[in-house]
Amino acid sequence: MGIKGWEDIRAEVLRRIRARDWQPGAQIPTEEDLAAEFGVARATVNRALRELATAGVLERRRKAGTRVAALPVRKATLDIPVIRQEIEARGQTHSFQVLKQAFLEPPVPVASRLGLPPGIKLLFLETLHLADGKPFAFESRWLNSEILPRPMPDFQALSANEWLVAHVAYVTGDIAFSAEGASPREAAVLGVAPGTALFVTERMTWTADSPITLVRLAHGPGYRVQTLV
Amino acid sequence: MGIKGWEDIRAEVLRRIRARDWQPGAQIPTEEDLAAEFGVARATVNRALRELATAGVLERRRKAGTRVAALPVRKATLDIPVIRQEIEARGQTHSFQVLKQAFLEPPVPVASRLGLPPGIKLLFLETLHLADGKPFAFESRWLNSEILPRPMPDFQALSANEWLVAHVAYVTGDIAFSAEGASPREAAVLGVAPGTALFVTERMTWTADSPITLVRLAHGPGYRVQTLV
DNA sequence: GGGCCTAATATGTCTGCACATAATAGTCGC
DNA sequence: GCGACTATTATGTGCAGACATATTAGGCCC
Repeated sequence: MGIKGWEDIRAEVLRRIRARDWQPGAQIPTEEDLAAEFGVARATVNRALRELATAGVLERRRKAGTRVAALPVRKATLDIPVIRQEIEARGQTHSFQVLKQAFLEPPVPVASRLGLPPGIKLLFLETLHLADGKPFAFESRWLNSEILPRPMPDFQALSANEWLVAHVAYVTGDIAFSAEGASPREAAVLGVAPGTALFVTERMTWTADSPITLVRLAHGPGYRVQTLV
Repeated sequence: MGIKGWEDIRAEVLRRIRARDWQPGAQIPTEEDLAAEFGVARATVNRALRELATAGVLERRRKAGTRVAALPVRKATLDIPVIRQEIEARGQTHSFQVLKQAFLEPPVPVASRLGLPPGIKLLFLETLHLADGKPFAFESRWLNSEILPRPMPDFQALSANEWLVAHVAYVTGDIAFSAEGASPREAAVLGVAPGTALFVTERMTWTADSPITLVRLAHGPGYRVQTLV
Protein backbone atom coordinates (compact mmCIF):
# COMPACT_ATOMS: atom_id res chain seq x y z
CA MET A 1 0.00 0.00 0.00
CA GLY A 2 0.94 3.63 0.10
CA ILE A 3 2.80 5.68 -2.42
CA LYS A 4 5.19 3.70 -4.52
CA GLY A 5 6.27 5.66 -7.58
CA TRP A 6 5.84 8.86 -9.48
CA GLU A 7 2.60 7.67 -11.02
CA ASP A 8 1.11 7.17 -7.60
CA ILE A 9 2.17 10.64 -6.66
CA ARG A 10 0.65 12.06 -9.81
CA ALA A 11 -2.57 10.21 -9.03
CA GLU A 12 -2.62 11.42 -5.45
CA VAL A 13 -2.01 15.03 -6.44
CA LEU A 14 -4.77 14.78 -9.04
CA ARG A 15 -7.05 13.31 -6.41
CA ARG A 16 -6.44 16.21 -4.08
CA ILE A 17 -7.12 18.66 -6.86
CA ARG A 18 -10.33 16.90 -7.83
CA ALA A 19 -11.35 16.70 -4.20
CA ARG A 20 -10.68 20.43 -4.01
CA ASP A 21 -8.24 19.99 -1.16
CA TRP A 22 -6.13 22.16 -3.40
CA GLN A 23 -8.31 24.68 -5.18
CA PRO A 24 -7.79 26.22 -8.58
CA GLY A 25 -5.28 29.03 -8.37
CA ALA A 26 -4.02 27.93 -4.97
CA GLN A 27 -0.44 27.10 -4.24
CA ILE A 28 0.49 23.56 -3.34
CA PRO A 29 3.35 22.44 -1.09
CA THR A 30 6.89 22.51 -2.40
CA GLU A 31 8.55 19.48 -3.92
CA GLU A 32 10.63 19.09 -0.81
CA ASP A 33 7.60 19.04 1.47
CA LEU A 34 5.77 16.56 -0.71
CA ALA A 35 8.85 14.39 -0.94
CA ALA A 36 9.02 14.32 2.84
CA GLU A 37 5.31 13.60 3.15
CA PHE A 38 5.33 10.73 0.67
CA GLY A 39 8.70 9.44 1.77
CA VAL A 40 10.31 9.64 -1.67
CA ALA A 41 13.12 11.60 -3.25
CA ARG A 42 12.47 15.07 -4.55
CA ALA A 43 13.25 13.94 -8.10
CA THR A 44 10.30 11.58 -7.93
CA VAL A 45 7.93 14.33 -6.89
CA ASN A 46 9.44 16.52 -9.58
CA ARG A 47 8.65 13.95 -12.22
CA ALA A 48 5.03 13.68 -11.13
CA LEU A 49 4.47 17.42 -10.94
CA ARG A 50 6.23 18.01 -14.22
CA GLU A 51 3.88 15.62 -15.99
CA LEU A 52 0.88 17.35 -14.51
CA ALA A 53 2.27 20.70 -15.59
CA THR A 54 2.70 19.63 -19.21
CA ALA A 55 -0.85 18.29 -19.07
CA GLY A 56 -2.00 21.77 -18.09
CA VAL A 57 -3.23 20.84 -14.62
CA LEU A 58 -0.49 22.66 -12.72
CA GLU A 59 1.45 25.82 -13.35
CA ARG A 60 5.00 25.93 -12.09
CA ARG A 61 7.45 28.77 -11.83
CA ARG A 62 10.81 28.89 -10.20
CA LYS A 63 10.82 30.43 -6.83
CA ALA A 64 7.09 31.23 -7.12
CA GLY A 65 6.21 27.58 -6.60
CA THR A 66 3.51 25.35 -8.00
CA ARG A 67 -0.16 26.19 -8.21
CA VAL A 68 -3.28 24.54 -9.52
CA ALA A 69 -4.16 25.99 -12.90
CA ALA A 70 -7.01 28.46 -12.45
CA LEU A 71 -8.34 28.24 -15.97
CA PRO A 72 -7.11 24.86 -17.03
CA VAL A 73 -6.15 25.29 -20.65
CA ARG A 74 -6.90 21.73 -21.52
CA LYS A 75 -4.20 20.23 -23.59
CA ALA A 76 -5.60 17.52 -25.77
CA THR A 77 -3.35 15.22 -27.70
CA LEU A 78 -4.48 13.93 -31.04
CA ASP A 79 -3.03 11.07 -32.97
CA ILE A 80 -2.67 11.95 -36.62
CA PRO A 81 -2.13 8.63 -38.35
CA VAL A 82 -1.29 8.01 -41.95
CA ILE A 83 -4.57 7.90 -43.84
CA ARG A 84 -4.16 4.26 -44.83
CA GLN A 85 -3.75 3.25 -41.19
CA GLU A 86 -6.75 5.31 -40.25
CA ILE A 87 -8.95 3.49 -42.73
CA GLU A 88 -7.54 0.08 -41.92
CA ALA A 89 -8.10 0.71 -38.23
CA ARG A 90 -11.81 0.82 -39.06
CA GLY A 91 -11.54 -2.56 -40.67
CA GLN A 92 -11.90 -1.13 -44.16
CA THR A 93 -9.68 -1.39 -47.19
CA HIS A 94 -7.78 1.62 -48.36
CA SER A 95 -7.24 2.49 -51.99
CA PHE A 96 -6.66 5.71 -53.83
CA GLN A 97 -6.68 7.31 -57.25
CA VAL A 98 -4.41 10.08 -58.39
CA LEU A 99 -6.73 12.40 -60.24
CA LYS A 100 -4.21 14.98 -61.28
CA GLN A 101 -0.47 15.35 -61.28
CA ALA A 102 1.28 18.38 -62.74
CA PHE A 103 4.01 20.93 -62.24
CA LEU A 104 2.29 24.19 -61.55
CA GLU A 105 3.03 27.58 -60.23
CA PRO A 106 1.27 27.67 -56.87
CA PRO A 107 -1.11 30.47 -55.98
CA VAL A 108 0.55 33.22 -53.97
CA PRO A 109 -0.91 32.23 -50.57
CA VAL A 110 0.44 28.72 -50.98
CA ALA A 111 3.89 29.91 -51.99
CA SER A 112 4.07 32.39 -49.15
CA ARG A 113 2.93 29.89 -46.56
CA LEU A 114 5.67 27.59 -47.73
CA GLY A 115 8.14 30.45 -47.65
CA LEU A 116 8.99 30.12 -51.31
CA PRO A 117 9.47 32.99 -53.77
CA PRO A 118 6.66 33.33 -56.32
CA GLY A 119 7.24 31.81 -59.73
CA ILE A 120 8.73 28.52 -58.58
CA LYS A 121 6.95 25.49 -59.90
CA LEU A 122 5.78 22.81 -57.52
CA LEU A 123 4.40 19.36 -57.99
CA PHE A 124 0.65 19.43 -57.54
CA LEU A 125 -1.21 16.23 -56.77
CA GLU A 126 -4.89 15.57 -56.39
CA THR A 127 -5.73 12.24 -54.84
CA LEU A 128 -8.99 10.64 -53.87
CA HIS A 129 -8.76 8.24 -50.95
CA LEU A 130 -11.29 5.46 -50.80
CA ALA A 131 -12.43 3.27 -47.94
CA ASP A 132 -13.91 0.01 -49.16
CA GLY A 133 -14.20 1.65 -52.55
CA LYS A 134 -16.25 4.57 -51.26
CA PRO A 135 -14.90 8.13 -51.28
CA PHE A 136 -13.30 8.93 -47.96
CA ALA A 137 -11.19 12.03 -48.40
CA PHE A 138 -10.02 14.30 -51.13
CA GLU A 139 -6.38 15.32 -50.95
CA SER A 140 -4.76 18.29 -52.66
CA ARG A 141 -1.04 18.49 -52.18
CA TRP A 142 1.70 20.91 -53.13
CA LEU A 143 5.06 19.26 -53.02
CA ASN A 144 8.45 20.91 -53.14
CA SER A 145 9.98 19.20 -56.13
CA GLU A 146 13.55 19.92 -55.06
CA ILE A 147 13.39 17.20 -52.46
CA LEU A 148 12.30 14.59 -55.01
CA PRO A 149 14.81 12.17 -56.49
CA ARG A 150 15.37 11.58 -60.22
CA PRO A 151 13.54 9.79 -61.55
CA MET A 152 10.48 10.85 -59.62
CA PRO A 153 8.74 8.21 -57.51
CA ASP A 154 5.57 6.76 -58.93
CA PHE A 155 2.83 8.32 -56.87
CA GLN A 156 0.22 6.24 -58.64
CA ALA A 157 1.60 3.20 -56.88
CA LEU A 158 2.48 4.53 -53.45
CA SER A 159 0.65 7.49 -51.96
CA ALA A 160 2.71 10.63 -51.66
CA ASN A 161 2.22 10.68 -47.94
CA GLU A 162 3.66 7.24 -47.40
CA TRP A 163 6.49 7.87 -49.81
CA LEU A 164 7.40 10.97 -47.85
CA VAL A 165 7.21 9.19 -44.53
CA ALA A 166 9.51 6.48 -45.78
CA HIS A 167 11.99 8.49 -47.79
CA VAL A 168 12.21 12.02 -46.54
CA ALA A 169 13.73 13.13 -43.31
CA TYR A 170 11.39 13.29 -40.40
CA VAL A 171 9.55 16.52 -40.43
CA THR A 172 7.97 19.02 -38.19
CA GLY A 173 4.89 20.90 -39.11
CA ASP A 174 1.61 22.29 -38.05
CA ILE A 175 -1.92 21.12 -38.50
CA ALA A 176 -5.11 23.08 -38.73
CA PHE A 177 -8.71 21.93 -38.74
CA SER A 178 -11.65 23.79 -40.18
CA ALA A 179 -15.06 23.29 -41.72
CA GLU A 180 -15.73 24.33 -45.28
CA GLY A 181 -18.53 23.94 -47.76
CA ALA A 182 -17.76 21.58 -50.63
CA SER A 183 -16.72 23.27 -53.85
CA PRO A 184 -18.37 21.94 -57.00
CA ARG A 185 -15.26 19.93 -57.79
CA GLU A 186 -14.97 18.49 -54.29
CA ALA A 187 -18.66 17.70 -54.29
CA ALA A 188 -18.39 15.82 -57.55
CA VAL A 189 -15.34 13.85 -56.48
CA LEU A 190 -16.63 12.96 -53.04
CA GLY A 191 -20.13 12.27 -54.29
CA VAL A 192 -21.93 14.80 -52.12
CA ALA A 193 -24.02 17.86 -52.82
CA PRO A 194 -22.15 21.12 -53.40
CA GLY A 195 -21.95 23.17 -50.23
CA THR A 196 -22.02 20.09 -47.98
CA ALA A 197 -20.03 20.68 -44.80
CA LEU A 198 -16.60 19.10 -45.15
CA PHE A 199 -14.07 18.59 -42.42
CA VAL A 200 -10.80 19.98 -43.66
CA THR A 201 -7.37 19.14 -42.33
CA GLU A 202 -4.44 21.21 -43.51
CA ARG A 203 -0.93 20.10 -42.81
CA MET A 204 2.28 21.86 -43.60
CA THR A 205 5.58 20.15 -43.07
CA TRP A 206 9.18 21.15 -43.48
CA THR A 207 12.68 20.13 -42.59
CA ALA A 208 15.12 22.42 -40.88
CA ASP A 209 16.04 24.19 -44.09
CA SER A 210 13.30 23.78 -46.64
CA PRO A 211 9.55 23.30 -46.92
CA ILE A 212 8.33 19.91 -48.00
CA THR A 213 4.65 19.84 -48.57
CA LEU A 214 1.32 21.53 -47.97
CA VAL A 215 -1.64 19.15 -47.87
CA ARG A 216 -5.31 19.80 -47.72
CA LEU A 217 -7.54 16.87 -46.85
CA ALA A 218 -11.28 17.30 -47.24
CA HIS A 219 -13.30 14.64 -45.46
CA GLY A 220 -16.87 13.79 -46.26
CA PRO A 221 -19.81 13.94 -43.86
CA GLY A 222 -19.60 11.88 -40.74
CA TYR A 223 -15.88 12.31 -40.27
CA ARG A 224 -14.76 13.09 -36.72
CA VAL A 225 -11.50 13.69 -35.01
CA GLN A 226 -11.57 12.42 -31.48
CA THR A 227 -9.41 12.81 -28.46
CA LEU A 228 -9.09 10.81 -25.34
CA VAL A 229 -7.72 12.97 -22.59
CA MET B 1 29.89 24.05 -28.27
CA GLY B 2 29.25 20.42 -27.53
CA ILE B 3 26.36 18.68 -25.86
CA LYS B 4 25.26 20.36 -22.68
CA GLY B 5 21.91 19.04 -21.54
CA TRP B 6 19.04 16.74 -22.38
CA GLU B 7 17.60 19.25 -24.82
CA ASP B 8 20.82 19.25 -26.80
CA ILE B 9 20.72 15.50 -26.90
CA ARG B 10 17.13 15.52 -28.07
CA ALA B 11 18.10 17.98 -30.78
CA GLU B 12 21.08 15.93 -31.88
CA VAL B 13 19.05 12.73 -32.05
CA LEU B 14 16.39 14.52 -34.06
CA ARG B 15 19.07 15.86 -36.35
CA ARG B 16 20.42 12.40 -37.01
CA ILE B 17 16.94 11.11 -37.75
CA ARG B 18 16.26 13.98 -40.10
CA ALA B 19 19.63 13.49 -41.75
CA ARG B 20 18.67 9.84 -42.15
CA ASP B 21 21.76 8.69 -40.28
CA TRP B 22 19.16 6.68 -38.43
CA GLN B 23 16.44 5.55 -40.78
CA PRO B 24 12.79 4.92 -40.00
CA GLY B 25 12.38 1.53 -38.41
CA ALA B 26 16.07 1.21 -37.63
CA GLN B 27 17.43 0.65 -34.17
CA ILE B 28 19.53 3.35 -32.55
CA PRO B 29 22.33 2.87 -30.01
CA THR B 30 21.48 2.07 -26.41
CA GLU B 31 21.19 4.72 -23.76
CA GLU B 32 24.48 3.59 -22.32
CA ASP B 33 26.30 3.95 -25.63
CA LEU B 34 24.83 7.36 -26.27
CA ALA B 35 25.65 8.47 -22.75
CA ALA B 36 29.24 7.44 -23.33
CA GLU B 37 29.36 9.15 -26.70
CA PHE B 38 27.95 12.43 -25.44
CA GLY B 39 29.77 12.28 -22.13
CA VAL B 40 26.64 12.53 -19.99
CA ALA B 41 24.84 10.32 -17.52
CA ARG B 42 22.43 7.70 -18.77
CA ALA B 43 19.56 9.48 -17.02
CA THR B 44 20.14 12.49 -19.23
CA VAL B 45 19.96 10.43 -22.41
CA ASN B 46 16.91 8.70 -21.02
CA ARG B 47 15.16 12.00 -20.53
CA ALA B 48 15.87 13.06 -24.11
CA LEU B 49 14.77 9.78 -25.66
CA ARG B 50 11.70 9.57 -23.48
CA GLU B 51 10.52 12.96 -24.72
CA LEU B 52 11.03 11.91 -28.31
CA ALA B 53 9.11 8.72 -27.66
CA THR B 54 6.09 10.52 -26.24
CA ALA B 55 6.24 12.81 -29.26
CA GLY B 56 5.93 9.75 -31.46
CA VAL B 57 9.36 10.02 -33.08
CA LEU B 58 10.86 7.02 -31.35
CA GLU B 59 9.50 3.69 -30.20
CA ARG B 60 11.04 2.16 -27.15
CA ARG B 61 10.69 -1.25 -25.59
CA ARG B 62 12.58 -2.83 -22.78
CA LYS B 63 15.29 -5.13 -23.88
CA ALA B 64 14.29 -4.64 -27.52
CA GLY B 65 15.83 -1.19 -27.55
CA THR B 66 14.91 2.06 -29.22
CA ARG B 67 14.04 2.47 -32.86
CA VAL B 68 12.96 5.29 -35.12
CA ALA B 69 9.21 5.17 -35.65
CA ALA B 70 8.49 3.73 -39.07
CA LEU B 71 5.11 5.34 -39.54
CA PRO B 72 5.33 8.29 -37.25
CA VAL B 73 1.88 8.61 -35.78
CA ARG B 74 2.13 12.28 -35.31
CA LYS B 75 0.94 13.34 -31.93
CA ALA B 76 -0.37 16.84 -32.04
CA THR B 77 -1.24 18.71 -28.91
CA LEU B 78 -4.03 21.20 -28.99
CA ASP B 79 -4.76 23.88 -26.47
CA ILE B 80 -8.44 24.01 -25.66
CA PRO B 81 -8.88 27.30 -23.88
CA VAL B 82 -11.96 28.65 -22.21
CA ILE B 83 -13.95 30.43 -24.86
CA ARG B 84 -13.57 33.82 -23.23
CA GLN B 85 -9.79 33.50 -23.25
CA GLU B 86 -9.87 32.38 -26.84
CA ILE B 87 -11.74 35.51 -27.88
CA GLU B 88 -9.70 37.83 -25.73
CA ALA B 89 -6.50 36.35 -27.13
CA ARG B 90 -7.60 37.75 -30.48
CA GLY B 91 -7.94 41.18 -28.95
CA GLN B 92 -11.71 41.05 -29.03
CA THR B 93 -14.29 41.42 -26.31
CA HIS B 94 -16.26 38.44 -25.17
CA SER B 95 -19.90 38.57 -24.24
CA PHE B 96 -22.68 36.04 -24.27
CA GLN B 97 -26.44 35.65 -24.14
CA VAL B 98 -28.29 32.75 -22.60
CA LEU B 99 -31.00 32.00 -25.13
CA LYS B 100 -32.66 29.15 -23.33
CA GLN B 101 -32.49 27.57 -19.91
CA ALA B 102 -34.74 24.71 -18.87
CA PHE B 103 -34.93 21.36 -17.15
CA LEU B 104 -35.54 18.82 -19.84
CA GLU B 105 -35.42 15.15 -20.39
CA PRO B 106 -32.45 14.65 -22.69
CA PRO B 107 -32.75 12.68 -25.90
CA VAL B 108 -31.69 9.09 -25.52
CA PRO B 109 -28.29 9.45 -27.25
CA VAL B 110 -27.36 12.25 -24.88
CA ALA B 111 -28.43 10.33 -21.80
CA SER B 112 -26.62 7.22 -22.87
CA ARG B 113 -23.43 9.05 -23.70
CA LEU B 114 -23.51 10.54 -20.24
CA GLY B 115 -24.22 7.13 -18.78
CA LEU B 116 -27.48 8.23 -17.19
CA PRO B 117 -30.70 6.24 -17.12
CA PRO B 118 -33.43 7.64 -19.38
CA GLY B 119 -36.05 9.82 -17.75
CA ILE B 120 -33.73 11.91 -15.61
CA LYS B 121 -34.07 15.62 -16.15
CA LEU B 122 -31.00 17.67 -16.92
CA LEU B 123 -30.38 21.37 -17.13
CA PHE B 124 -30.27 22.43 -20.75
CA LEU B 125 -28.62 25.70 -21.71
CA GLU B 126 -28.32 27.39 -25.04
CA THR B 127 -25.80 30.20 -25.14
CA LEU B 128 -24.62 32.45 -27.91
CA HIS B 129 -21.05 33.63 -27.53
CA LEU B 130 -20.15 36.94 -29.12
CA ALA B 131 -16.81 38.43 -30.09
CA ASP B 132 -16.96 42.20 -30.31
CA GLY B 133 -20.71 41.82 -30.43
CA LYS B 134 -20.68 39.52 -33.44
CA PRO B 135 -21.80 35.90 -33.20
CA PHE B 136 -18.85 33.66 -32.57
CA ALA B 137 -20.15 30.32 -31.41
CA PHE B 138 -23.40 28.69 -30.46
CA GLU B 139 -23.29 26.52 -27.39
CA SER B 140 -25.76 23.80 -26.41
CA ARG B 141 -25.08 22.23 -23.07
CA TRP B 142 -26.57 19.43 -21.02
CA LEU B 143 -25.63 19.75 -17.41
CA ASN B 144 -26.02 17.16 -14.67
CA SER B 145 -28.12 19.07 -12.18
CA GLU B 146 -27.08 16.92 -9.25
CA ILE B 147 -23.75 18.62 -9.07
CA LEU B 148 -25.31 22.07 -8.88
CA PRO B 149 -25.67 23.84 -5.53
CA ARG B 150 -28.90 25.29 -4.14
CA PRO B 151 -29.69 27.92 -5.09
CA MET B 152 -28.49 27.42 -8.62
CA PRO B 153 -25.77 29.73 -9.86
CA ASP B 154 -26.85 32.53 -12.16
CA PHE B 155 -25.68 31.42 -15.56
CA GLN B 156 -26.84 34.69 -17.07
CA ALA B 157 -24.03 36.42 -15.23
CA LEU B 158 -21.21 33.91 -15.45
CA SER B 159 -20.97 31.44 -18.29
CA ALA B 160 -21.61 27.85 -17.33
CA ASN B 161 -18.19 26.86 -18.49
CA GLU B 162 -16.39 29.28 -16.25
CA TRP B 163 -18.61 28.49 -13.33
CA LEU B 164 -17.75 24.82 -13.74
CA VAL B 165 -14.06 25.49 -14.04
CA ALA B 166 -14.11 27.50 -10.87
CA HIS B 167 -16.48 25.47 -8.74
CA VAL B 168 -16.45 21.85 -9.80
CA ALA B 169 -13.66 19.42 -9.27
CA TYR B 170 -11.18 19.16 -12.06
CA VAL B 171 -12.48 16.91 -14.73
CA THR B 172 -11.40 14.57 -17.41
CA GLY B 173 -13.18 14.19 -20.66
CA ASP B 174 -12.94 13.76 -24.34
CA ILE B 175 -13.26 16.11 -27.24
CA ALA B 176 -14.40 15.50 -30.77
CA PHE B 177 -14.32 17.77 -33.81
CA SER B 178 -16.52 17.53 -36.84
CA ALA B 179 -18.06 19.58 -39.60
CA GLU B 180 -21.81 19.94 -39.88
CA GLY B 181 -24.22 21.99 -41.92
CA ALA B 182 -26.01 24.69 -39.96
CA SER B 183 -29.52 23.78 -38.88
CA PRO B 184 -32.15 26.49 -39.44
CA ARG B 185 -31.95 27.46 -35.78
CA GLU B 186 -28.15 27.59 -35.75
CA ALA B 187 -28.18 29.55 -38.98
CA ALA B 188 -30.57 32.10 -37.56
CA VAL B 189 -28.66 32.50 -34.32
CA LEU B 190 -25.24 32.72 -35.91
CA GLY B 191 -26.45 34.90 -38.76
CA VAL B 192 -25.42 32.60 -41.59
CA ALA B 193 -27.29 30.79 -44.33
CA PRO B 194 -28.81 27.42 -43.42
CA GLY B 195 -26.52 24.58 -44.43
CA THR B 196 -23.38 26.68 -44.01
CA ALA B 197 -20.45 24.54 -42.91
CA LEU B 198 -19.98 24.87 -39.16
CA PHE B 199 -17.04 23.66 -37.17
CA VAL B 200 -18.42 21.66 -34.27
CA THR B 201 -16.61 20.86 -31.05
CA GLU B 202 -18.19 18.35 -28.69
CA ARG B 203 -16.86 17.95 -25.21
CA MET B 204 -17.92 15.54 -22.54
CA THR B 205 -16.56 15.82 -19.05
CA TRP B 206 -16.98 13.83 -15.89
CA THR B 207 -15.52 13.33 -12.47
CA ALA B 208 -14.48 9.97 -11.14
CA ASP B 209 -18.03 9.02 -10.18
CA SER B 210 -20.51 11.05 -12.19
CA PRO B 211 -20.91 12.82 -15.51
CA ILE B 212 -20.88 16.58 -15.48
CA THR B 213 -21.70 18.04 -18.80
CA LEU B 214 -21.98 17.48 -22.52
CA VAL B 215 -21.33 20.56 -24.63
CA ARG B 216 -21.70 21.16 -28.31
CA LEU B 217 -20.09 24.29 -29.70
CA ALA B 218 -20.89 25.29 -33.25
CA HIS B 219 -18.47 27.81 -34.70
CA GLY B 220 -19.21 30.01 -37.66
CA PRO B 221 -17.25 30.16 -40.91
CA GLY B 222 -13.60 31.01 -40.70
CA TYR B 223 -13.01 29.23 -37.43
CA ARG B 224 -9.85 27.12 -37.25
CA VAL B 225 -8.23 24.96 -34.68
CA GLN B 226 -4.50 25.10 -35.03
CA THR B 227 -1.62 23.13 -33.69
CA LEU B 228 2.01 23.91 -33.37
CA VAL B 229 3.99 20.73 -33.22
C1' DG C 1 11.20 -28.58 -35.06
C1' DG C 2 8.30 -27.33 -30.87
C1' DG C 3 7.76 -26.09 -26.23
C1' DC C 4 9.61 -24.75 -21.80
C1' DC C 5 12.85 -22.68 -18.79
C1' DT C 6 16.70 -19.55 -17.89
C1' DA C 7 19.96 -16.03 -18.54
C1' DA C 8 21.05 -11.79 -20.63
C1' DT C 9 19.90 -7.12 -21.66
C1' DA C 10 17.79 -2.40 -22.56
C1' DT C 11 14.77 0.43 -20.71
C1' DG C 12 12.14 2.25 -16.45
C1' DT C 13 12.50 4.17 -12.23
C1' DC C 14 14.36 5.59 -7.68
C1' DT C 15 17.73 7.72 -4.47
C1' DG C 16 20.72 11.27 -2.64
C1' DC C 17 23.37 14.64 -3.73
C1' DA C 18 24.87 18.84 -6.21
C1' DC C 19 24.71 22.99 -8.73
C1' DA C 20 22.10 26.18 -12.07
C1' DT C 21 18.52 29.39 -12.86
C1' DA C 22 14.69 32.35 -12.45
C1' DA C 23 12.05 35.16 -9.78
C1' DT C 24 10.66 36.98 -5.60
C1' DA C 25 11.43 39.33 -1.17
C1' DG C 26 14.14 41.99 1.48
C1' DT C 27 17.79 45.49 2.32
C1' DC C 28 20.18 49.51 1.78
C1' DG C 29 21.12 54.18 0.37
C1' DC C 30 19.08 58.26 -0.75
C1' DG D 1 8.75 56.29 -0.22
C1' DC D 2 11.58 54.89 -4.36
C1' DG D 3 15.03 52.57 -7.00
C1' DA D 4 18.83 49.52 -7.29
C1' DC D 5 21.18 45.79 -5.52
C1' DT D 6 21.41 41.34 -2.92
C1' DA D 7 19.88 37.30 -0.64
C1' DT D 8 16.75 33.75 -0.61
C1' DT D 9 14.05 30.22 -2.42
C1' DA D 10 11.55 26.75 -5.45
C1' DT D 11 12.05 24.65 -9.45
C1' DG D 12 15.17 22.75 -13.32
C1' DT D 13 18.66 19.87 -14.41
C1' DG D 14 22.68 16.91 -13.82
C1' DC D 15 25.36 12.72 -12.00
C1' DA D 16 26.45 8.07 -10.31
C1' DG D 17 24.79 4.12 -8.69
C1' DA D 18 21.26 0.77 -7.81
C1' DC D 19 17.44 -2.21 -8.43
C1' DA D 20 12.99 -3.40 -11.10
C1' DT D 21 10.79 -5.12 -15.13
C1' DA D 22 9.76 -6.52 -19.59
C1' DT D 23 11.28 -9.02 -23.34
C1' DT D 24 14.30 -11.37 -26.11
C1' DA D 25 17.72 -14.92 -27.14
C1' DG D 26 19.65 -19.07 -26.08
C1' DG D 27 19.78 -23.65 -24.23
C1' DC D 28 17.63 -27.89 -23.15
C1' DC D 29 14.58 -31.66 -23.47
C1' DC D 30 11.61 -34.24 -26.10
